[in-house]
Amino acid sequence: MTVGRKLRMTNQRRVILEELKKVTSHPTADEVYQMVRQRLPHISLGTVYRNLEVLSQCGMIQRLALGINQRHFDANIENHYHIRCINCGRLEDVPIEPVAAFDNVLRGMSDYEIIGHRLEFIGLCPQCKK
Amino acid sequence: MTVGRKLRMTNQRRVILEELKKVTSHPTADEVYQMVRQRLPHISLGTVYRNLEVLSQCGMIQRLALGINQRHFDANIENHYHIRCINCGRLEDVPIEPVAAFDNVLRGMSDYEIIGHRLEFIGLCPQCKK
DNA sequence: TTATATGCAAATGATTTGCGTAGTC
DNA sequence: GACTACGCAAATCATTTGCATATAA
Repeated sequence: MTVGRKLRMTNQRRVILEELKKVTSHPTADEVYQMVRQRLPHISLGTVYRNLEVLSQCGMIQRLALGINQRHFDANIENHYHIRCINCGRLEDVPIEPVAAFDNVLRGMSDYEIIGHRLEFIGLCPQCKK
Repeated sequence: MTVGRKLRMTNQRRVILEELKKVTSHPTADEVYQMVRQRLPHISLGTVYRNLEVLSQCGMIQRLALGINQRHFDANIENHYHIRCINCGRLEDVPIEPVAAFDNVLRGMSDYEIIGHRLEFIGLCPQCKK
């Protein structure tokens, strides 16, 4: 839907990119808005959203947590891995045993108390492969 | 905040749990609502949300995609792993090299076209450890 | 010049919450 | 009987979108 569009480097877009490059945290759209607003007090939140979208679509930044903002529930309380279709959002189990040893790799390297991990593959489901 | 509450097994709660156990898909709250509504036509969406919350808090089901419904953005477009604080939601990088070989494990085991994976550790950040 | 981008405000979609009543223990 | 849960509707929070105007190329 945004394919083949000619992008312009506006002041707002440049500043958003610059500010995002300054930090190693992973700000939310609203946090980016707060950062950018110090340099461009009249920028709107909508512009920030639109630019974050455009910039991640052309690969200049990445959007974490995928495009999905609906939560999914599972009666299977065993830890298990999932695969999500990047096109339709379908979420399925993956027949790979969770590797508990990962957690230990991180223990001792991090100040966090490690509780576990989630591994999610990203791909195209059979239907969306075309 | 929901600690020490006495839970009651209401009809609605039982049906929600039963329906969720019937499927191996990972329905959203609204999908659970549609499923349950066939047996309990007068149940409200709010009740479904409340019960999914309660059931996942006491470990009878799990909530995927964590409790976070805000997207995060990152100017670092290299694939890298993250750790999220389960208490405050903080999201940070993890100093572990991504293991591209994972993707190959799944190739050939799955009908999906594998594009990549995301690994997110879950833990308690230094501040929240207490 | 002209299509893309902006600012603003309203719309949307998911989830949460307040409140008065119903049902479980 | 006391306290948890329910149904309903309104509220909230993040995100998206319509529209008239501004601006990069």
